[in-house]
Amino acid sequence: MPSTAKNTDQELATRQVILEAAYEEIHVRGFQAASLSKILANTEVTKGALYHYFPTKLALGYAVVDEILAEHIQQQWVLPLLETDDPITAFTHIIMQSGNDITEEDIQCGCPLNNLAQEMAPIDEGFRSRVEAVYRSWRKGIEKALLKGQEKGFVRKDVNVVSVSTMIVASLEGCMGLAKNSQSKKILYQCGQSVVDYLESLRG
Amino acid sequence: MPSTAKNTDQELATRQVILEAAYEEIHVRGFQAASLSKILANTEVTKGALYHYFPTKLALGYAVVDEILAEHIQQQWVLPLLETDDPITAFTHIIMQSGNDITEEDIQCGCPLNNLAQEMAPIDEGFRSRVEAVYRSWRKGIEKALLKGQEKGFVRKDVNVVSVSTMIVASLEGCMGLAKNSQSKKILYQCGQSVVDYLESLRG
DNA sequence: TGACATACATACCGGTTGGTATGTATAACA
DNA sequence: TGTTATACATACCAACCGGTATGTATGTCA
Repeated sequence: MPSTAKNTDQELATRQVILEAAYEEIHVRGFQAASLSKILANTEVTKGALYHYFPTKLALGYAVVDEILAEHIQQQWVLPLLETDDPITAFTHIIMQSGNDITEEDIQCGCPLNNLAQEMAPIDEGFRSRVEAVYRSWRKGIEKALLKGQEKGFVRKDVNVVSVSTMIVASLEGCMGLAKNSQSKKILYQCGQSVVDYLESLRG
Repeated sequence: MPSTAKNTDQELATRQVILEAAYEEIHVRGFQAASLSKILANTEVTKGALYHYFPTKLALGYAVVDEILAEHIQQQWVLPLLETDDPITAFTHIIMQSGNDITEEDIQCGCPLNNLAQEMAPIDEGFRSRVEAVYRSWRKGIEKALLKGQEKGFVRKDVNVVSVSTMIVASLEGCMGLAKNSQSKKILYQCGQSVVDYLESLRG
């Protein structure tokens, strides 16, 4: 990306349009199958503009992870947890809220973070490390919330917060993955309920 | 596939060579990024032979699911469960055995079934339904084993075997997915231990 | 032995891809 | 006002893809 002291609103807006169109195309098709031509066809932007802001397709993909996915996970799954002393109740709320908000299309496309992890981790280290950073901050956020919950007496003291945080993220991603292939909200709810039950079993 | 009354060993062998090379390439690259030329380059087989046995790339992919993945899940994850009255102990053995057998390469490539589910479900119904069939038989196998376990008194009677079976598959796939992106056996074990703990919580 | 189907092998093709070379309109600045 | 950098736009390209057309060696059967 070229950077001058003054980036006007218009310039940043163009970059953002490209980024969000790329995010959506990657969400549906995956990174490798996402075609730059199709991304551009969904916008009013041309290839010249794209390569002005992003040197390669790979750089565009990295920016989607760093700027869109990281932000999304933080906003939806981490910050709400850190605002309370009772992480289990808060987590249950987040899960049920997400279940209400989610559309059939979202289910069909799955979790964009998990999609990129499964597709790109074995073949591109840049993607892998960026996705890993997002996962790590997600897990660290849960750990922090669980620890605070233990201090305040809302979570059992014998719970290993590190293992459990990993397990929670794994089962959420696993749920979304199964629901995606089933194209079924029912499976998502069924599985989400089991995660909620699991969380309840940690209550102190 | 052309079918005559007599398929010689050699003919079936050629088909099998193609199928297994395709499986491996798809395991690493994903289906869409798997190149037929590269698959063939890993064998002594030519494109003529490939298109003799499989009409399209898609048909080859379907055959990988139907003939390799379905068989693998059944052998490794279902049949051992059905040979015992105590599914929780059996499941724990399977998980720990899989953890021992798995190589770093396997971790990097992830679960081939989950890979195809996440990549292809949104864009090809043929893949989706075939993968779904494998998942369904997997879940049904666990359900059956849990029910038997309830009858014999090894599993709590209040356990909803349908929800729990889905949750087990989801967390196993989620574990593998996280470990794949971390490229870390440690994460796999950590997460697998949490699944084992979860299973223990169901004991009657 | 001749006719035919099978089981490949080789050469080639149109379409799509990521990427680039070149042109241009506009704003900043000296 | 002239110069220069930015922010695009357009046209084009080599590489690779899945798929096909054609050729051939071999085994089966009447």
